[in-house]
Amino acid sequence: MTQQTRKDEIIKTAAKLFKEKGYNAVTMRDLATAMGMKAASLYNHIKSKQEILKEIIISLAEEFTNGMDAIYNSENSNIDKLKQIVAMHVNITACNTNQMASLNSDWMHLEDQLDYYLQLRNDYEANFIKIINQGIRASEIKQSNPEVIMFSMLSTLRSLYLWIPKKEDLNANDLANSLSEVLIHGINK
Amino acid sequence: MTQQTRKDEIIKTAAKLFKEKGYNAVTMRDLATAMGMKAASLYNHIKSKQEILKEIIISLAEEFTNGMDAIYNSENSNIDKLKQIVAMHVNITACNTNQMASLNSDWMHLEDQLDYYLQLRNDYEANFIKIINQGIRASEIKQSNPEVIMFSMLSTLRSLYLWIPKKEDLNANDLANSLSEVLIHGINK
DNA sequence: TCTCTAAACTAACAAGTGTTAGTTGAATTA
DNA sequence: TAATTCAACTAACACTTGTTAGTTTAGAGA
Repeated sequence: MTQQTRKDEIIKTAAKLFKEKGYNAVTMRDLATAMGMKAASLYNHIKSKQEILKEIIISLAEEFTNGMDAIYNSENSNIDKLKQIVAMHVNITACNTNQMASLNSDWMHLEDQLDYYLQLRNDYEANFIKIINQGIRASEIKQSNPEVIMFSMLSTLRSLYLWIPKKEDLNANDLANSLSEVLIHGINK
Repeated sequence: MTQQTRKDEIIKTAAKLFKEKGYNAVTMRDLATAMGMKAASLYNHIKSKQEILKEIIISLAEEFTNGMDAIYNSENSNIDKLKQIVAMHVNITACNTNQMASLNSDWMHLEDQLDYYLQLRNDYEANFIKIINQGIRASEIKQSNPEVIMFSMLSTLRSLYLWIPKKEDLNANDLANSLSEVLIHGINK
């Protein structure tokens, strides 16, 4: 139990450093200093640097996968499903800004788990685009390139981690709502 | 002249490698192998690894700054200015996909030029948001949070480098148009 | 009190890092 | 032809990297 807590602290601290400089630019000595210990002591709690990255990225990716599955299989309109996806990204990102930076920028440094991660991401995007296609077929969504729509939404949602920390005044609900408004209804009068 | 060409080849090759693995994960020996030479030989053409990164990022950043200044000072409606910004991002990104990856992911590894880069980026965003605010005041753009609008557009535009290489069939004009449509008019019917 | 264990430490290693010095052969210029 | 320059090379450097081995210290449970 204490073990778990200490390990979690290390991972959390690592995520913060990874966000600032990227996985490869952060050394185990950097991480140790930030934890107030020596580099070798880290290995009482973690197996390797690589394991830290894996813990950060895979658990988050699985959270997104589970959320997407729930939304995909729900009974809402397709536009509402898209709104739920926006809300999910805002919520997960608000609670895990540092980890989201690794998910977005350092996934390519996964080794053993790289294929698994890519599979989760592909499945996620496949579900996303299916929702868009269903929305177009049901005339909820304009007849335009579904990939452009997904790309545009997903780019914005994946960049949230850069932006949420600067806007702590805005609460998650308000942000999700105005984001949905802009992404779905556009900006022009 | 030959010197210039060879140096440019190195920078171009470096950009490709940086895109795949990030600045810190690419060694001078990796770059040399990709160029078909030994690491030490690179230094006949470039001053340092850091110089390569600087050449890639700063020239691109200045291109965006110049483009933005021209658009900002033009006589079009604010909505049209936004469309021109979209087109500029598509065009610059289409010609520089690899370099754009460094601009987006490795700017924090700039050393001497970091402050200059950040200044260019801040100025760019300041002009962007001024256009949005003018558009709102002129009733061309919906009354909603200008920062949310900019964030959403800019996130999409900054991610283009990830997506354009996968869609070589789509020409730059068509892409700019459908992107403008989605970003400005939204996706719902 | 004695034992065990968690969690820190010091010291070190082998591999890899960016970079420099000095050299060589081919091409270009005088 | 002789001199110079270009652009590659080999060899090596000082330093940093992730990681391991073995040791120490403090607290918990018997």
